[in-house]
Amino acid sequence: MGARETRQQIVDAADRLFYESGFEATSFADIAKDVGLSRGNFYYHFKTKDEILDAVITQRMANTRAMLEAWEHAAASPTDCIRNFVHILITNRAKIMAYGCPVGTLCNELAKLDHLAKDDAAGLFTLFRDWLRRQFIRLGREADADALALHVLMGSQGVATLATAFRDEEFIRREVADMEAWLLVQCPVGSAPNVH
Amino acid sequence: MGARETRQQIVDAADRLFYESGFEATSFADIAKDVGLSRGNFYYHFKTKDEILDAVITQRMANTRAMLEAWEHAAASPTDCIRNFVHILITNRAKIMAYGCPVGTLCNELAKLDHLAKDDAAGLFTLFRDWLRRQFIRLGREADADALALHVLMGSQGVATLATAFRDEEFIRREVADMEAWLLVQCPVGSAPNVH
DNA sequence: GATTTCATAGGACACTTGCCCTAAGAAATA
DNA sequence: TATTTCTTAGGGCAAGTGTCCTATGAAATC
Repeated sequence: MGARETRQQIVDAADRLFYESGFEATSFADIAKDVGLSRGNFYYHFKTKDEILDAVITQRMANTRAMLEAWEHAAASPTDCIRNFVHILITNRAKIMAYGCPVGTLCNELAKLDHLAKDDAAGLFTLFRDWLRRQFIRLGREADADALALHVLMGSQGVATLATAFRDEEFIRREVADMEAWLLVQCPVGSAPNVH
Repeated sequence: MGARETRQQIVDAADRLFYESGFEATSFADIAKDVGLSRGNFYYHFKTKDEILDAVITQRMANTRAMLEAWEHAAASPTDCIRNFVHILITNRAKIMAYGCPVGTLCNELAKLDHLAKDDAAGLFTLFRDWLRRQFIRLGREADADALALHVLMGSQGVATLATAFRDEEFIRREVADMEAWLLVQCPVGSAPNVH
């Protein structure tokens, strides 16, 4: 097999394991076993665990960017864009109830470890933040677009954390509906939003 | 020194280290060194790491219960009670920006580890949830008191997670002010709340 | 066909992990 | 004072950690 494919397999496995078991609790051996590699071969691709973490974060950045761009090109309105974002909570409810939000939990863990990459992980949040802000600007909320973006992000994080603790699907649906209602109040349909 | 004092020192140190570094990343040796004990002596007080975790959670439960009861007895109105809760975010902003919410991050970590005690940790959330619900009932919102309680809890978790990622104190203050405004809208001052 | 590069295997490293045992000093009790 | 109980120290365990090395087939290049 080519080096690129093997490397990709490693990153994919690490991505999944870091999410499901946490970064600290996932060992080199766990990833190697998952991919079916010897430790020696593993070392050929990644010298340290931090290198894998960097690769995972880089990949998540690229995937997130692609997803957000796709939404922006596909969705009719900025409101639909934001709705799409909020709906991840329902789409991914099973994984969220089991492992929490991939971004939030990683940031939390790296903050506790005081890991060098903690700001890189927070960059994933920045990606969402900037994208959400852009949607609110398109809706004519230039003045407080960033605050609104953070507010939406905050809601998603709160829902994710409590959903994990209580494993309550009904709660997720209720809060998502709440956020959708809030969204319409922020930018009423008929109130001439300043769409670019 | 008496066994009780030593045990208490261990639990206190573990509590702090679990919060600041995480459960998985904190070793027996870390706690022992912090208290100044040999590993052998340590083993006399706690046989396993899970036993320490149980003790830490039990202590946090007791402390939380005491704090909430004190608030309830001291605060003039249920609205002030809920305000007190929300204000933890500001009071503890430095620690939250560094390590996140003690309850939320522990629940997240234990969920990923699929640890036996994950539901015990979630019990800390239940404590807040029930207490908040009681406040909303006192405010005459029997019908949706639990939903409102979860909503407040959700806000606090969202703020904590983002505050850790962005380390933005201004964001915390803004969202806390937002929650206070929301609180007044839920139960307007002059609207004859059904206080028991 | 010979030679170099690529990809892999597997062993070994120094260290740490949670866990367990025994021995001995301190303190209380008889 | 003698005896028992409480508390501590420290060594040692097997397993696992991240990291590193060398050896060996495969593949590509000359």
